[in-house]
Amino acid sequence: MLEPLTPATVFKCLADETRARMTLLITAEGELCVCELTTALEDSQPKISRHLAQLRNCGLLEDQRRGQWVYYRLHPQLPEWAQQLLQVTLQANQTWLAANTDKLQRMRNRPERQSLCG
Amino acid sequence: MLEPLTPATVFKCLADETRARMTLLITAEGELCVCELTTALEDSQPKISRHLAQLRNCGLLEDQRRGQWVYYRLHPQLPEWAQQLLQVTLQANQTWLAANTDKLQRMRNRPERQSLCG
DNA sequence: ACAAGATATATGGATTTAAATATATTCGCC
DNA sequence: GGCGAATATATTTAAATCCATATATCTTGT
Repeated sequence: MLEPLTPATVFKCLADETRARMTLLITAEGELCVCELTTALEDSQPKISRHLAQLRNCGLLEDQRRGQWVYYRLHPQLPEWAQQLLQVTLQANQTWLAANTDKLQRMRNRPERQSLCG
Repeated sequence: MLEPLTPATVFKCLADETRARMTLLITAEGELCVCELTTALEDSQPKISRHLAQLRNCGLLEDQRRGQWVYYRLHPQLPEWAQQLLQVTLQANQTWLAANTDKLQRMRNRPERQSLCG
């Protein structure tokens, strides 16, 4: 989290189709690993990784390695207003995200995980 | 409004400090003319105009000429979620905008207007 | 009513700066 | 060694900025 999380910073982070889709997908799903995002967005792994790094550096996302997989979720210290912003955007744009959520659902060999309880 | 108002489009529009500040100021004030924005942001008139044009072309703002002045306000057909997004961001970032609202308040020879009733 | 000057805003074109993408390579864990 | 993920570098593409100029409106004087 290099610069403070001003409105302009947050908007810049989300001002790219790949990053906007990924962040909203993660907002919807709680957490996703890189391979799931790569599948859901049908994009190259390096491209997905680079955009994830940007979202992580901004302070929007947090990563966590579990075995071979790295999971991304919204940063726990993400300010309330930014969370609301994502929720509002997500709720109103489900159809825009539909193609991605579909691919995620249809994905084979999706890494398992126990439900998030803390 | 060339392309549809997707999340990525909206975020792109706001992904610049000048445009973010202007849009939030307008959200707060209802409407502002170019000279007021130029004063509030202490930026060159061409720069302000450029960014306003971009916000207008995206469909975020609408302009209206009244005499010598051109007033900008949120576009009346702006989707509900985008309005909420701006409101949430505005409420939580008043201090970030404070320098601009101050300069606006202290501005001399500010064009008069009757209150917005319809 | 008309020309001249002043103020407000928009745009054109050139330049600089930053961001996105692709390919290849490296790192980390099983 | 094999798979998932991150990074390096080079290249392309797009966006921001500056300065000059154009348009539109209002005002004043005749």
